[in-house]
Amino acid sequence: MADEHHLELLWGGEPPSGRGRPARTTREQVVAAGIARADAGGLHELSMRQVAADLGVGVMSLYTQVESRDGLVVLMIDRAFAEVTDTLGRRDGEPWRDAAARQARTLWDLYGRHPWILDHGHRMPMAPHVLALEDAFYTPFLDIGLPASASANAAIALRSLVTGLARDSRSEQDQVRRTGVGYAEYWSSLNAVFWDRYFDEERYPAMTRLWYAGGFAAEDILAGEGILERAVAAYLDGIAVRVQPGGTGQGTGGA
Amino acid sequence: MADEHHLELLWGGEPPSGRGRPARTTREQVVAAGIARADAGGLHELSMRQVAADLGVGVMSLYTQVESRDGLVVLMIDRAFAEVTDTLGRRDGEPWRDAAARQARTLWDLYGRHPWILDHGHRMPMAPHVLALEDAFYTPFLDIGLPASASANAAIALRSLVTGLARDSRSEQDQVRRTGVGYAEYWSSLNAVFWDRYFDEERYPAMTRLWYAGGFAAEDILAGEGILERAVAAYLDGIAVRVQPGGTGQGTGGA
DNA sequence: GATCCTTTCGGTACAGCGTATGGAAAGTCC
DNA sequence: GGACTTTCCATACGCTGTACCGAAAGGATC
Repeated sequence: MADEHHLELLWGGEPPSGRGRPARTTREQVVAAGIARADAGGLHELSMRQVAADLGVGVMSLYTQVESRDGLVVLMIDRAFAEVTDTLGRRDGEPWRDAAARQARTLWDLYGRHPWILDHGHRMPMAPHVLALEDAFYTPFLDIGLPASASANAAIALRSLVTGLARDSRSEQDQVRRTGVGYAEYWSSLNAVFWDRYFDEERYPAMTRLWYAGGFAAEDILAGEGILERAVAAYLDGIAVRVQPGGTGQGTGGA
Repeated sequence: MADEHHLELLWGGEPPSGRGRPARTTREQVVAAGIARADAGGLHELSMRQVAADLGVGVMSLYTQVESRDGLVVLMIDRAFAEVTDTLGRRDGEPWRDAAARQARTLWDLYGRHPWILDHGHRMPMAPHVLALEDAFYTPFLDIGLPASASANAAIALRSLVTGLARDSRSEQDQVRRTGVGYAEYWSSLNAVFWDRYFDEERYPAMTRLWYAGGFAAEDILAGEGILERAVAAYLDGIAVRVQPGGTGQGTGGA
């Protein structure tokens, strides 16, 4: 009923069995080739034919390793998340806020290295290393004694905040990278033509105020990473307010 | 250099000129048909041939109205955002936090009605009614005297938070709707099979704690809208902390 | 009314996609 | 040396977006 999650593919670790014609290619190689393609040109330039060509292999041979294109993408995501699995855990003596902020930053950087993850249409797959990251995100909030459902909510929201911000900012950098135009150049020229050809200052008063106050300067918004740190800090402040007044821990309830 | 933004399509209001063979179809009709298709089956079931068939029109005739499939999607997004343009503005006497929270909730509901917006690969288009929403999001933060770049950051982060949360939660509801299985049923069966076939409690200690504490009960996480309100409230608390201590307004600087 | 001009219509065609099918090939095991 | 098992991959099918271009349908002009 629900095997669009590729659970067997992700979790079933069947050994190769030894018999029969040996495969010219391992699953890891296929996944790595897919990641290379996606890193270079985004998810929509990842075609089975291209990956097969990169590996010097027939197209249909890939399907002995990955079951479908969607399955390949899911495996690629798992592989990408594996890059950070070991660095996520909360360290000895690390304050919970530092841990949460560091994890957020780690995820942000991961999206920076593999922006195509953000183009994945569905929810993040239930993959081993994706779960590892989610588990790490829950930890700081559980440790400060937030109730279970509040911890879950807080962690999910933090993750969504990072993901949403990454989508908003990275996608433009992608566009820049594809067209080869420099970021400042691209941004200013686009804004210039847009601003004095179409923009109606009376229709968008807030943006107009921001524009003249310099709030849209490229280095303030997307180019710098400041937006992530600021947003995460604000969100964690909100969580801190919620946990401090009640004491150190207000009855987690649960193992 | 940059006409993948469809600026002409979105902002250029050329009148139909009168002469020549009259069109059998208006742009609004095409966009409406596209929205109907996408509402029913998601963006990946939106094909030009389908839309044309729905309108009883040849496929290529659509291209006199929309320039490309991507242009159609962009117009559909603009049209969807137009649904809420009039309800966004801050009301008389409305506290800034209420305004921001209401706007966030409005966007959330919009995503609920048209989940396919979240499947759009690129950044939100520079469309009239999308800008209207962005403008509204900036307003509360500007009004409390946050500096220009901080206002921009805060509004973008709030928007990204809503978008990220919507993507995380809605996509699963989508899946449920497509397969026709009830939500609770689907979730519990998936979790049951996953939990006791693959899950390793030692590998994911935080999730294990949450699981046994009931933090993953469906009604607490995705099904309820509580997660949005909680996350937005926490984030706005963080912003409030940031503006209160400095006084009522700490020198916006700008028009 | 006939002609020209402008615009839209839409059939055909093409390149690309994911992948089902199934015979050939290449190993291990008895 | 069969028998068996597994992989390889050429071919084919249906689907996609859309370039091309002659045909059609209206207004404008004579």
